[in-house]
Amino acid sequence: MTVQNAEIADRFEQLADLLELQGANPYRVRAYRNAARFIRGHSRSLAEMLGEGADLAELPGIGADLAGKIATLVRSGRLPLLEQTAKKVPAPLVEMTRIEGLGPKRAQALYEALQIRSLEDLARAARSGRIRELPGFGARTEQLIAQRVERAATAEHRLRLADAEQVARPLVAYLRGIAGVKDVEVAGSFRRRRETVGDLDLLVSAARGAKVMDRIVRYEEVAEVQAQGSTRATLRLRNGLQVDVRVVPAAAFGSALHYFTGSKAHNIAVRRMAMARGLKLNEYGVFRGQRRVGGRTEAEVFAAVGLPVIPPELREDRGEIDAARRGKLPKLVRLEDLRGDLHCHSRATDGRDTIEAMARAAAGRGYEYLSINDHSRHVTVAHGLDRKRLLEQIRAIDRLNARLGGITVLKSVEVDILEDGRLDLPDGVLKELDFTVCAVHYGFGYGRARQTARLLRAMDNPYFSILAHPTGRLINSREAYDIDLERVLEAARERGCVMELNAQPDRLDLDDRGCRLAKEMGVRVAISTDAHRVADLDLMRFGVDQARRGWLEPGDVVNTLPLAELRRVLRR
DNA sequence: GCCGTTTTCGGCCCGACTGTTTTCAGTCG
Repeated sequence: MTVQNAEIADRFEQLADLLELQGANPYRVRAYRNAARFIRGHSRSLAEMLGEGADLAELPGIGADLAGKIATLVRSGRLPLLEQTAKKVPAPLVEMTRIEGLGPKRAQALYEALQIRSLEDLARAARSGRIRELPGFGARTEQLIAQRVERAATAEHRLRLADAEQVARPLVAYLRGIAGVKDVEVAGSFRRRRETVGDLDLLVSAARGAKVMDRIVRYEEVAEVQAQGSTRATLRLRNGLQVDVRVVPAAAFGSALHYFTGSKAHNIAVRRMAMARGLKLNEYGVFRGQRRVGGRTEAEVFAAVGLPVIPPELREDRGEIDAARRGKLPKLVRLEDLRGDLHCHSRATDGRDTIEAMARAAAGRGYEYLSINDHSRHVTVAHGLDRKRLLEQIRAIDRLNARLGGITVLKSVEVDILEDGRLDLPDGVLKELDFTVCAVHYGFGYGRARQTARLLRAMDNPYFSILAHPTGRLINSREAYDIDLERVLEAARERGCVMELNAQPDRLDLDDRGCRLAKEMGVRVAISTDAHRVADLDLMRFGVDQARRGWLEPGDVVNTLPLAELRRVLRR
C-alpha cells in the first residue's frame, strides 16, 4: 500500500491543528501547514520519489526533520508525533476549532470552564446562556456560536467553479450598478480558476467605501451580514456561500487585486521579494518608505519586484515565481488555441442532439473538427453501440462529411475498458475509426495494482488513442479510483497514448496536478467537453482553466493541432 | 520547523473587524 501525497498532507495538517491547540510555536505550526500545502499540490508521489532515492529535504518547505517524518510515514504508515500529540489534546477541542470564530484560545476556555466535550454540549451551553458568562465571551459571541454549530452540522461542500459563476455573475452586475463604483473583480480562488471555491472574494474600487458598503449589504441574496466596516464586509448569501467584499481606492486596485487573488503562499513569496528590494507590499500598494511607487495595476506590482505578470492560474507557489524570474513562464494554452473537440456524444446513445447539429454548432464556434464518441455496448443504460451500429454510424458520418462544409466530423467512440483491460469492441471495427477514446465506467473499487494493470493492458491495444477521464473522480461526490498515475503516464508515453482532460465541471479530470505531471513526463493531453448536447460544447473553457493551472501550453494539447497533424498523432 | 543577497541564528506577512473592552485579544484571510 503506497502512502499518497494527500494522506501525508492530511496527517501534517492534523498535527498542525493539534500543535496549535497545544500552544506550540506558531511558526512551527506554520511549517507543518506549509509543507502540507506543498505536498498536496505536488504532482509527483513522494513515496515513489523516496523509492527512487530522492532527498525530500530538497523540496521547498521540507527540511531534514519533515523529510524524516515523511520517510517514516511512507515506510510504516505511522506518524508517531501525531499519535503522541493526539493523546495529549482532547478531540473536542479540535472539533470546536472547526467552528467559525472559535480558535484555540476560546475552544480551550470552553473546554475547561464549561466542560464542553462535543458540539452537542457546545450547542446546549450556548442555548442555556452559560457561555456569555465566561470572560472574553459575551451575549453576541454566544449567539453566533449557537448559529454556527447549527450550520456546521449541515456543512456544505466547496462550490464547484461553474456553480460559483452562477452566483458571482449577478452579484458583480449588482456591484457595478452602485453609484461611485469603478472596478469590480472576483478575486481569490475563483480568479485562479480553482475547480472549487470555498467563498467569493469580491474587490471593488470606489472613492467612498463606507457609502458603497451600505449598498452592498443590501443585495437581495444576502442572508446574514457577518462583518461590516468601511473597507470590508463579510456576507453570507441565502445559498450558504460566504462572500467577502473589499473596497479600495482606484490607485490601489492593482495591488489589492494581486493581494486578494492569492494564493496566500504566492503572496508571501512575492512580499518577500519586495522586502528584499527594500519595498513594502500590501493591499494598498507598493511602497518605498512612505512613498507609494505602484499599485494601480497588477503589472505595476509585479514590475516593482522585477517580475513579468504571472497569470492568476499559476499563482499557487508551485514554482511560478522562480519560472517568472528566469523568464521561463509557460505560454499557457488559451480557448482560442483549440481547433476542435475530441469527445462528444450524439443521440445514438445518451446524447440529446444529432451528429449534424453537434457538427454545425462546433463549426459555429470556429472549430476545424469535432469527433463523435458514443458509448460502446457495455454501457447498456446509454444503449451503447455494438459493432454493427458503430459501422452504421461510421458510414453516416462519411455521408455527412461529404455534404458538410467548413468542419470535419471525426469517427470515434467512447469504448469501455472491460475489467480485464480488453476493449468492449473488436479491433476489426476500431480500426475503421479515426481514433478511439477509452474509458472505465465500472469496477471503480479495484485495488491499485489491479486497476493500474487494467489500464496498462488496455493501452497495449494498438487502437487505444485517448484515455477518457483518467481517474474517474467526480468533484464533491466520487473519489478517484485507485491507480498509479505515474505508471499509467509512463505507459502512455511509451505507447504514444494521450490523456484526456475532461472539461465537465464536475470532472475536470485530469486535474491540474495530473496535467502538470503529464507534461513533465512527456504525455500530451486532449481537452474535451464530453458534450451530451450542443450547449455542452461551451464547457470547454473550464477544461482550459484547469489545463492552465496545470501549466499546459498549446504544444502540450493535441486538439490545438491542425487536422492533418492531429490524425498523425492519434494514429499510433 | 524552515531557511539564507541581513546566511547556521534569529527571523518568519500583516491589516481588518468583532466583541468585549476602555486599549486590546482573538480570529480571519
